[in-house]
Amino acid sequence: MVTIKEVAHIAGVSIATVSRVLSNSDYPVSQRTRANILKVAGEVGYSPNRAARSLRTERSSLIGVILDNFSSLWAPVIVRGIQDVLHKKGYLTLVVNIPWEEHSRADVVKDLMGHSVDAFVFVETWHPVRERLDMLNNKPYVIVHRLFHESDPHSIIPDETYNSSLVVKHLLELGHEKVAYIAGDANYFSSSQRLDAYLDTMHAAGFGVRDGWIAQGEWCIPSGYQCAQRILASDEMPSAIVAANDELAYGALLAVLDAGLKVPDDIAIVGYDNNDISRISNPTITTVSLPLFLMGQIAAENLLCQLQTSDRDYAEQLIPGELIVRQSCGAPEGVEVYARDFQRATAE
Amino acid sequence: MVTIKEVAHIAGVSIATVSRVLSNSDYPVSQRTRANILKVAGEVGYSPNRAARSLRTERSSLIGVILDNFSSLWAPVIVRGIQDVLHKKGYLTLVVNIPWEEHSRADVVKDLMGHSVDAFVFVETWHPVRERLDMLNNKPYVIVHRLFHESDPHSIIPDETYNSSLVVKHLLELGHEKVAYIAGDANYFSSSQRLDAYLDTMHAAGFGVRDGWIAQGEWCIPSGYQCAQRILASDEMPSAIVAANDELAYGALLAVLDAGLKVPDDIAIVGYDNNDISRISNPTITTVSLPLFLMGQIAAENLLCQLQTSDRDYAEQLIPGELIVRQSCGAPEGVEVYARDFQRATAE
DNA sequence: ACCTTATCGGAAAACGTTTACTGTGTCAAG
DNA sequence: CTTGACACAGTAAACGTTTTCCGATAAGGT
Repeated sequence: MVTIKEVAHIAGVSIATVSRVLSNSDYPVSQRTRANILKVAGEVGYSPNRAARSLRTERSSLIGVILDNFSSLWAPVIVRGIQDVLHKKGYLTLVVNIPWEEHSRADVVKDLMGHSVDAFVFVETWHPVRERLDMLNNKPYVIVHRLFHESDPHSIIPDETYNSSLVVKHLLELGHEKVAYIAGDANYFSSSQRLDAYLDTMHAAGFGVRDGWIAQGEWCIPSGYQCAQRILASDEMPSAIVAANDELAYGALLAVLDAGLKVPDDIAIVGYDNNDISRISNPTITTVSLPLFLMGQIAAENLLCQLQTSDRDYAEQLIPGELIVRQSCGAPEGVEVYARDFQRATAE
Repeated sequence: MVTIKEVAHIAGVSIATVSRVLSNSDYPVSQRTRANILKVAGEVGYSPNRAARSLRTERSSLIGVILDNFSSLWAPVIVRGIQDVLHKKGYLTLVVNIPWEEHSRADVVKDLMGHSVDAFVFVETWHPVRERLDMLNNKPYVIVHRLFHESDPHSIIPDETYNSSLVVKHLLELGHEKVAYIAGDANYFSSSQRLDAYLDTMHAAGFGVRDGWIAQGEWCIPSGYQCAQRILASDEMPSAIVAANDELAYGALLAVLDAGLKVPDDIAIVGYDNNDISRISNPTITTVSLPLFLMGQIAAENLLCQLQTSDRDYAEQLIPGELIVRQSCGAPEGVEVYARDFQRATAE
């Protein structure tokens, strides 16, 4: 590897000058020497030794990204959003996946500190423990998470309330008045947030909600199936079912079809998450897409901001989602071209 | 940050001794001092400065992972496999996603070289260009990829031929003799590999293949739909369709259902990839799962091996997949519990 | 002519490690 | 006893940067 020393030698200047030019400091260097150094550096293919630089400056151009569950559908998208912004600014990311159960969670932060990362991003389904946050000794950090239960000024989270009201309002606009709800796992704060948003929106519109119309589910397809069956068995059949996520919605869809009913003609169904399921099911399911990529980008921007200003006071940010209109509730469809129709259209 | 100096001071020894103990070199250090140093280091929470170490040793404990398309379903799984092995050995990964079109691909390698990564993993859909491989100046590297068209000794790739014959044999065992095939995009080497494997397996079993039974598709659902329609229109109807991937299989499934036929009763369908689609469709689709996590692990092991022995000669490795038996071809199902049945079972 | 100021460049210290080299002291073989 | 070998610990150089401090030159104001 070619060092700064060689560049200095060839250019006939001291290493100090080379450093000043190449790390574009604002130290005054004449145009001539600057141009010459740049030329030489380019010719010999000089690339600064990051370790040495890091040792000296205590900055590494490395950002630690700590994940809870890299296998989830969201995480990789968020990470790409983060990287999209950071790479352009010359930062690289150290992505570490630590399952929630593992004891070594604190060690990971320590490890990353050893690599002297400049900042941290936590992408987690649960709120990062205080203990770990304390180990950061004032380095910038941001938390991107879906299912928080404790507010933190450095958080970037989806606006569950807004999103949930989005789908309910959509149904109301389509003329539905009897809307049932399948809730997610009660342990999750987001479950109650979404449920509350549903209730509030219904009440605000002046519609009541029957007891039999609310079923407590568990985020998965089988649970959606069971919950829908219970709802279908209630005294008064609803005309629409809101599911707390797409898995539940898909389960509900299967139950409704198995009951000999038609979707959306007899019962409309909406989901939440914009999973692949909702895109592929038959009929496709209207849902809410979370702007995960954007959330990653915002997290990164936020971090860059903190890195520049050394101002660590950031307000929690709620990010709104977007309604994805598909076939499952009979509305005229959105811009997206759906697999099934597309096939039929092009197959002619 | 607490440095080696402080540890040495507190333990009452020289920094050399501390270094020897903490970087567990095989230099002789008495049990007493060793234990003492370890104790002190633990108490003060010492964690070595990687930049300094890296500067001195020219090793960084960092592995560069270069991705083609992080958004794909495979990439994150492979990455997790890689990390699973590497993290345990104290390595961290620098994951960089560079879309194929971008001009800065070569820069990425240079960038990572600047961070003095110890080795490279390329996770790519296309073969990494020679040019980039040359920039590695003899650092260990491994290529994990799906769709190669040029052999490389450092490659870890799925055994397309074996996998493809797996599904065909499965159908033959179930008594099918008239088996049609929907191929993937002809640009991909894997398309022809899979197609050839199908043809070979059929011929080896003594069964002929009609012209109308082979359709050239394009990896996506609509294409599967069209291809299946063409196959259904052939003079002699096949009793089974092999699709080159799950998207095509799903498209074919929809076409067959739309034609008023039953799956698997009238026509059996198999896919390839074990996508979410095949798990969720109705009926669920028998397919081949690629051991992506394992491939990542193998890649990492391979790398560790190279790092230790400085032996850079590694043979290309073909990794066999696994048949996932589901509903779409009428066989008794495998161990997996399928969403739909599970719902029915637990819904009682 | 002299002083002040701005502009530019260099010398050298420092960052925290690892490691080659240089002792010590102990112990066994001669 | 001497000699060599061995086990252990310390000294100091080196890795490639950045940056503080200082000096030199030139320009401008009196």
